[in-house]
Amino acid sequence: MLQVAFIRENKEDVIARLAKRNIDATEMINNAIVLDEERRALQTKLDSTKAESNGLSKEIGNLFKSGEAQKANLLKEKTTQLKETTKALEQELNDKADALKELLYKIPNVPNEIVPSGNTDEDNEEIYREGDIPTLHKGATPHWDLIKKYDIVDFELGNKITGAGFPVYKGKGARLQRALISYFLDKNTTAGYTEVQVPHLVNEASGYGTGQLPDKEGQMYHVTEDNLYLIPTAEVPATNIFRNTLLNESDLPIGLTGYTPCFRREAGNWGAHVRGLNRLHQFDKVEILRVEHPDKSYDALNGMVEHVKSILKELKLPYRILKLCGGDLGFTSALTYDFEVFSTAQDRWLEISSVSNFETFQANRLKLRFKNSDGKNELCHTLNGSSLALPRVLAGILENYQTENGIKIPEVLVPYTGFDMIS
RNA sequence: GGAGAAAUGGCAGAGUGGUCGAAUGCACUGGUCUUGAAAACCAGCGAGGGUCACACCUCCGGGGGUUCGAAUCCCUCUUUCUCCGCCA
Repeated sequence: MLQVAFIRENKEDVIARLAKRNIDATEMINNAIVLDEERRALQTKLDSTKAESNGLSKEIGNLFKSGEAQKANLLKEKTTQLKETTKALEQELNDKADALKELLYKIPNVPNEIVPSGNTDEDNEEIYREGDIPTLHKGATPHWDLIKKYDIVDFELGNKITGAGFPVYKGKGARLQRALISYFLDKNTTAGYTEVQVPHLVNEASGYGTGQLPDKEGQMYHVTEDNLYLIPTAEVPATNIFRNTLLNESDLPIGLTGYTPCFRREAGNWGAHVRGLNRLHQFDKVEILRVEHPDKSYDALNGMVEHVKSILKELKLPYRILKLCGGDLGFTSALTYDFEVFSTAQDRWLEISSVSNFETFQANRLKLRFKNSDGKNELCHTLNGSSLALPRVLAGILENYQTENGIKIPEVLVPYTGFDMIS
């Protein structure tokens, strides 16, 4: 959520930068400013009314104390009128504040200056590419055939137990999955991230805190009985660790990493290109998250990008990095880099990581602040990224490491799997 | 699930109808001292709104009520702790 004061002071700039998302925010921004002005006017009016009755109450107290009960009773009558005025103003003020908040919830984050304009993922800007695309042997196949051939992931079973998009990993498939999780967590903790295990269900306040609610309500599984949501990413519980928190400047930066399953309804997203492990309702992901001083968040973002690069380099997977264009940028993000691994047998790129700086957008909703050197409370910047999303890494490994004799295991993973070949 | 207790500033913890935005300690900031640091001492120090700045308003878990006046009394919800029951 953007801060009203920021909108008020940077109106033209905010509109101009939101235009990169291909939205004309002029009306929303103007409305927000007007609502805020009206809200403040009401507040002032209410304040002075209350000041008046506070003064009277004090006077009444003094009169009673000095035994002038009659005078006091006279003043009491005066307060009745004020009470009514107060009540009416309070109601008006609440309505106004709610309307403003509702509007602010609808305004996405302001893209960073360097975000390219564009409409769809086709307009994203490739900024980096690394790794050789392997020449596959004759008869090489996409991963959905490979998992069947080697019996390591079973969609039929998942169908039986739950439904489409909930696969069962078996044998070496399950072991490889676990190896990847351990390897990622080890890489992240070595890089200074503190490992956390967080709840897989979150309450409504947490959903609002990171921006999944009210915007992306339909994307999460909702347990209505208890009004809890299954997490679509560890970002939600992990970031909400810091909801309503005031940090010391010396506490920054904070880096966390955590593994969780992720649940996504993907309503309306089911169609082409979702074969095999490409898109699931439940998948595993290791996440990294940072809380940063505003001056350092973009350095931190670059650091996260370098970190993810180092993992992919070790896995020896061909990948590229995209800077997302305005049209493809997530609601809460100011700048996002997507990592895509090349799925050789499918001849297409698969997104495996998304690294974003949210600046103060989440922190404002979360009330995540730090006491700066002037003693003032200032909003932190939050960032997060995947390191990495499991199924597509798995798909990438299966397809790129396939040989006629089976699937080779990337060298760095062998200590974790205990085997170097799936055959 | 049953019985009881509790929820106060960044943290800990006093405060039971007006003079309480709230004692005290820790943390934090500035200063004295020191070559420097630590310790000690002195001073400052909750948050949000509002204002050019003051004034002023709000906030003692959430919501509602009583009262001229509520951290304090009442109702309700939530959470935590203790004891009992159940249980991975």
